[in-house]
Amino acid sequence: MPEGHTTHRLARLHRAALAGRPVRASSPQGRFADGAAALDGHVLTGVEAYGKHLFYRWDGPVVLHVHLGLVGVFRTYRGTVGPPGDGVRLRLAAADGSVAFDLSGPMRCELVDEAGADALAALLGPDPLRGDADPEQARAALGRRRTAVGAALLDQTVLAGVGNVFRAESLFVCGIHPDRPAAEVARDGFDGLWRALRRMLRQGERSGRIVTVEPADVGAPSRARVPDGERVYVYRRDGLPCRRCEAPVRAWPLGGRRVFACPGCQPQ
DNA sequence: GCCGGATGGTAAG
DNA sequence: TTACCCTCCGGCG
Repeated sequence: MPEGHTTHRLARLHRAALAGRPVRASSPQGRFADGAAALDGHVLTGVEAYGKHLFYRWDGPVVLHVHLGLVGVFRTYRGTVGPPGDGVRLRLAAADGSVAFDLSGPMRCELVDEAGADALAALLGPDPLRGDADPEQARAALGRRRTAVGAALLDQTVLAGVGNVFRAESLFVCGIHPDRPAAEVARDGFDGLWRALRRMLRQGERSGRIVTVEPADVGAPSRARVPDGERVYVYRRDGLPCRRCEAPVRAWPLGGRRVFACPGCQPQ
């Protein structure tokens, strides 16, 4: 689930459901018992996403920092809210019991102060989903890299919020081979890449799913091993024919994770 | 039922 | 580079 579109969507949903009122916080699993106790009963004043990080601010100096990591997930319960499962690290719920958000498996769930939150944000490059993002900063960072563009896109200090799905999909729609030098792409392909990423991330934020294929390409072969309802061009489609040119999609390790590309649509 | 990978990141070697 | 953490789920018996 969790690339930048997920965190921004969660920030929006949690803000709308909980902000401005006292929140009940608990840690059924126990690993965040002290933090939950410190937050319980306080008024949530705002929720902000920055890349893959979430920051919850309260009527006090403390900030809740959440990073979902690979397997972290928030589950939403509305109406009748039952007791949380044993694995729930943190439940945030409305005091009247009408809505609850259960967090399990996060990489980080901790309380920090404002300076700590600033320090975390300072390590991040521009986030295409944020209004304050300066794409020129990302272009400059990309231009300084001596790695492949596919590796640079996963570096959160270059761009914040891009993960393995959006890396593969954005490079595909831009016709850029993942192995091309980052500096080269910063020079001649950056504008299109930034626009593609912003468009894809926005779509994911609004719908809660990753759908990157254009209607014209929908009829092509599917059966990709991606979550239900998601539809992509190359991510995890290695060995399957490209939706546009029928060439078999290839996969190889790049930047510590498998990258996917079409040899026909993304010439080296 | 068990195993392995997964939209991520860190820290040790 | 590799090991490891977190939880869930599909594939394989």
